[in-house]
Formats: sequence, C-alpha cells, structure tokens
Amino acid sequence: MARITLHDVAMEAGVSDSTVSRALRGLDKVDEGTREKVKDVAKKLRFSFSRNASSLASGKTMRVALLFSDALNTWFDSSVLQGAYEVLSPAGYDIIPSTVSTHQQLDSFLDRLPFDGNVDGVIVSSINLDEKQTGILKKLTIPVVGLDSRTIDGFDASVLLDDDKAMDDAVGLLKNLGHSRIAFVGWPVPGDFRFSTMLRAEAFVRAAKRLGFDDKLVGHVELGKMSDYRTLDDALSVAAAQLLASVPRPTAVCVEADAFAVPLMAELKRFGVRIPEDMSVIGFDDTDVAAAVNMTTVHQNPLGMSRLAARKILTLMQDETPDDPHSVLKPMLMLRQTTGPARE
Amino acid sequence: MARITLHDVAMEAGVSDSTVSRALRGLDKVDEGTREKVKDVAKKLRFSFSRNASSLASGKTMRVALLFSDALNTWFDSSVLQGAYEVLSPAGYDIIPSTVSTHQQLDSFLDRLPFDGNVDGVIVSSINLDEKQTGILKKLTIPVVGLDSRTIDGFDASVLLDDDKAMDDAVGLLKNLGHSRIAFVGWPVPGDFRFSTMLRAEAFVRAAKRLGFDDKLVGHVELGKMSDYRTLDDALSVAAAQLLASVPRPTAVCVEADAFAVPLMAELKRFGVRIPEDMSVIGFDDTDVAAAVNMTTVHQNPLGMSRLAARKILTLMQDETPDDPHSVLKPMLMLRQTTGPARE
DNA sequence: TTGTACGCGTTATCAT
DNA sequence: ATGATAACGCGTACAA
Repeated sequence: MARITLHDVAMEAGVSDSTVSRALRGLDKVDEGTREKVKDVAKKLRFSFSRNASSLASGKTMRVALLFSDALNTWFDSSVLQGAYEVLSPAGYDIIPSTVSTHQQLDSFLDRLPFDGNVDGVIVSSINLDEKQTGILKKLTIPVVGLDSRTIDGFDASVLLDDDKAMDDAVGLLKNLGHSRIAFVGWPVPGDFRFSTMLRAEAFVRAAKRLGFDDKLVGHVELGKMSDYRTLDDALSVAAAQLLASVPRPTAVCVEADAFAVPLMAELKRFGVRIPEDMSVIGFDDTDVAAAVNMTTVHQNPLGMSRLAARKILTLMQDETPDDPHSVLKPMLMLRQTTGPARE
Repeated sequence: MARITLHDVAMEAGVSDSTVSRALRGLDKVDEGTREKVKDVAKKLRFSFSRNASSLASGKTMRVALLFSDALNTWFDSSVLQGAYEVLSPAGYDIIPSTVSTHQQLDSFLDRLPFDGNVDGVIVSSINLDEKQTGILKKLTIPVVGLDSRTIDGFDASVLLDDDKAMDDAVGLLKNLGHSRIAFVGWPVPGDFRFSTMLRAEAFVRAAKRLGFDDKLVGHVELGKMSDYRTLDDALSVAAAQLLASVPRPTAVCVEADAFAVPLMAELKRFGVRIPEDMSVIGFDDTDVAAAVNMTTVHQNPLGMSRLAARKILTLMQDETPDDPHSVLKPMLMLRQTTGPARE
C-alpha cells in the first residue's frame, strides 16, 4: 500500500490540491459543499497528513521536546510526561522525550541543537544549566521553558518548587517536636548532575539556620553518584552507617526523596532504630510508596507542574506571552507516622 | 537567527549540497579531507539536520510511535517508555507516545492511521484489538509490535507475559498453604478497556480449576470502570465490602495489581482483618510499593519486555525478521509476608 | 471560491 | 569523488 497523499484525495474528489488542503484544515473561503465532499473522500481513502511535509512547508513541526536528566520511568519524569501530554496532545502536538545523564551529553545535545527546526518548543525538566548552556538556549528561536530548574535564566518561562518553603516546613516541624540534632540525607544522584540534591541540602541548612538550630548539630549525609555504588543497597548501607556513626546521633532526618527514604527506614530498622521513637524521618515527593508506609513527607505535584509548563509553552508557541511566565509553587507537608517527639 | 541549512554549510565549505549530505552521513565515496572540512564547518555553524526534510526525501522518519491505553505515568507504561527509549534512541529513533482510553478513541486513531508515513513503526502496549482493528493494522506498511497484548494476531512481533503460569504459581502457593476458599479481585480499569483485567481473572479461574479447587469456592470481585467511582477510595470500599460480605469468606485473594492491592490491604486492616493471619494477599506486578510493604506478588519486568519489543521493531524496521517474533515471558512469584497458612 | 506555481531542506539518481 | 537535478508532500502567495 503506497502512502495516500493529499494529491490522491484531490484527484478522487475532482478538485485541486490546495482546495483539499484548505478544506481539511478547516480554513474559510471554501464552499461547504466541496468541503464535505473532500472530507468524505479523505475518510474513504484513510488519508492523513504527512507531518513532515506539513512541517517543511509551514515551518511548524507540531512537536515539542521534553528533556530529562533521569530515567523516564521515574516518578517525577513520568508524571511530567503525562502532564505535558494531557495539554499538548489535544492541541495537536506530539511530545518527544529525551534524556541526558551527564554534562557532556547535555553539552553535545545543546551543541548540535537538535531542536531548532525539529520541534516548536522545549521543556527542560530538572536540569540546571550553567551560563554557557543558558547562552546557547537564548540563541534558540523556539521557546524553552524550565521545569524544576534552579534558575530561571535562559528560560522564556518556568515552573519551580519553593524549596525553601518546603524545608522551612519540614525543619519547623522537627523543631516544634523538640529535635535539636538533625540531618539532611541526600541520595546518590543518577548520572552526574549534582545540583538538585545540593539545592535541597542547601535549603535545609538555610532553614535550620533561620530557625535557630546550632550549626554544629546540623548534619549532611552526602552520597555522591549512583555509579559510585554497585547497588542501591550499598548506598543504603553507607547512608545508614553515616547516620548511626554520627556523634551526636541525629534524632531526625530529612531525606532527599521518598524513593530513598523508604528503603533507608527499612535499613535503619534492621539495626534496631525505631521510627519515630528513636528517629524521625521526613521524605520528599509524596509518592505512592510514602503513602503506603505512612511516611511524613513533603508533597509536590509534578503532574500539575508540567501541565502548567505545557500551558506556558503553548502560549509561547503562538507568540504570546504568558501572564505569569515564572511560577513558584508551594509544596505541602504531609504529616504522617514517621515523625514524633524527640526522645530525651 | 534563521535556521542553518545544509546549503549554508555547503557554501561555507565551498562544496556542493550533496557532498555535505554524504560527508555528514558518513557515506563512503567522499574524500576524507573534504569530509573533515565539512564536519568542521558544520560544527562551527551548529548545523543539524532537519528531520522533516530528511524524512520527506528518504521516506524514513526515524520515529516510532508508542500507543498506550493508560496514563504515561503509570508503573507499567512509564517503564515501557524508558525501555523503548533505551534501545531506540541510540539507534537514532525518536519515540512518540500517545494514549487512547476508549474503544472509540482507538477506532478513530486507527481510522486516521496517523502512523503511516509519520513513523517507521508502532509499539502497541497493553491494548487488545478486535478483528476489525487487527485488520486495519495488517494493512499498515510499517511494522507493528504488540506488548502485553492478548493475541498476537495483527502484530508482526509481540512480547507478552505468561498469565497462566503466573496464576498457576499464585494459586498453587495458596493451595499448598491450605487455602480452599479463594478469590480474584480485579481493579477498576482506566478508560473502558476491560480485557486485561478479564484476562487475569480468567487465568485465575483456569488455574483454580486445574489445581482442583471447588468451583463454588472460587470468587471473583469485579469492579468495572474507574469512572464508575468518585474516587479510588470508593472503589476500595466496594472491594473490601464484597470480600467481607462473601459467604464463605475467602481466606486468600489474588489482586489484579499491586497498586490496588496495597491500599486494599490497608482498607481490610481498618476492618480488623489481619494479613496474612485472616487473609492472604497476593499482588501482581512487583512494584516498589509491593516491596516496601513486603507483599507477596507476581513479578513482571516491563522494562525488559519493552527493550525486547524495541529490539524486535528495530530489526523489523530494517526489513529483517526477528529470529523469535513472538516471545512469551515467564513471570516470577515473589514470596513475602502477606501470605500464610489458611486459618482453620 | 478555486487553481497554479513555487518553495521548504533534504535524499537519491544520474552525470561528470 | 563530486556536482547538478529531480523528487518527497504539503502550504501559501498569487492569479483567475
């Protein structure tokens, strides 16, 4: 079966190519009678536009790229995909996901600028760019919106979470529960992008300072890259060891992500640490797992965030400016069973 | 910044368009000297191919579509996305996800055949087609591979799970633990695709029959569509009620999916049902949540399945035939803490 | 309202 | 080994 082209439809309907084009795209200046006829023929022939040809002729690709720094089957990234799909697909856009896991990959990605001319817009998720990289972005002719990025520099619009607010809530809860020795536990980052874990750690430290914690009693367990470990279990052992070896031992910890916090709790329990009696634990994300094990955690809503980002890029792609280009969303602390009063 | 075309590179390098095309694509019959020069110029000018134009001229789009019946941020679907991306992306292909949630959507999707000419291949995930639909697929000129589908009809290749083996294991375990009153609990399906839950239910019944269970003691809690309920909690209440109202009450259940089994267990516990003392529970999927709550479940590996499917479509797209077009994978029963001996 | 003709950026065929 | 030239399928001024 050879491909059915617009021309085939035109022949069959006895009109010109341009008429078919206009009729099928719903443009005015076409007789309703002929439009119906054309539509019928098109349906009969199972005609569908070649997006390639359309793009080439019109300059619009009807595609937007999604760039991630982690796997697509990650809680955050998959939600972003779904959210973007929900708003972009009805508008006629395809979404094209890609991932980069190292700065080198990111550089070569930006270097080749595979976006320009191939997509109408880009959503960059959970990636923080340095100056040189944002410089490249700025040269792009298509809109770029940042999602969960550190800065808004280089982005035409952005959606990010108020990390400071999140940590203020978390650390505030711990303070009110009487804790004085607290720590932040990062998680081994995928690829070699260090920023996001550093960001939350820094926000944690700032919050602790703001709330009057003694510097010397505020810890930070840093785990480096996932590739430094054979398995996640190894990383868990290291994290647990660091925690249990701290003198004085923290009575409460905030963990970078639920996905790490949950198995870490299991590991700690293996060593006789009761939660929350001996140690309070606060996660980050509020994934299904957190709810399943009743963990106190900071809720964020990647689905909503990406819908918002998608709406922004949609308006940007039609050459308009979003009323509020750069949004900062408030996280919510979910109080559950893994936090309790500090023990004496 | 106007787009930089192959022609620009040709001008700058002082050669013809065709030479640039050949040089950059690594074809032979081009002097290594000029190739280097062209490459340098291309890099300097930040040239990248317009996929649209390439596709139009060559007929290859370098894109494959992924069709799902559920949300993209679902455990299964997001894993499929990632797996497909891992093998397709290095081969130079973009992936384009879409979802259909009703038969009507599916029909209109297939009716318009937005695939032909726009992508080089399609992976259809967790969707079972009727005869008319497979008929349409067969007319496609591009390869179509099925993933987690019921039949292999209409697909050039497929990857699916051995549901019967899974249920044999699960039901066998329950039998050996002394259970005689058992039930299958479906979950409210997203959209209106009913098949998959029916499939597992039927496999469950077959397994029970094969293993000598008394027909009258084998139950089936069916929940219909998600849209029949206001919230998931409502569906959970209904499921729990059905279970607790059954006379005789089953002492063990197999649940369609972990994502439903976990909150269902919580609901049952609220009503004083101890697990596994009063009731054994076996899930399906082996998601993170299942591991987190130590639930016995049937493990499946969508990541691996989709990698396999992607490899098949890759060989199909280069007009070769996979050695084993239709694979049936074995699930694994993960024995954990939610199953125990039948109580007297 | 409809048709004609050209261009979009690349690949492929045919010369040279 | 390299260069012209004709497609590829559609959009869009412009003409009718």
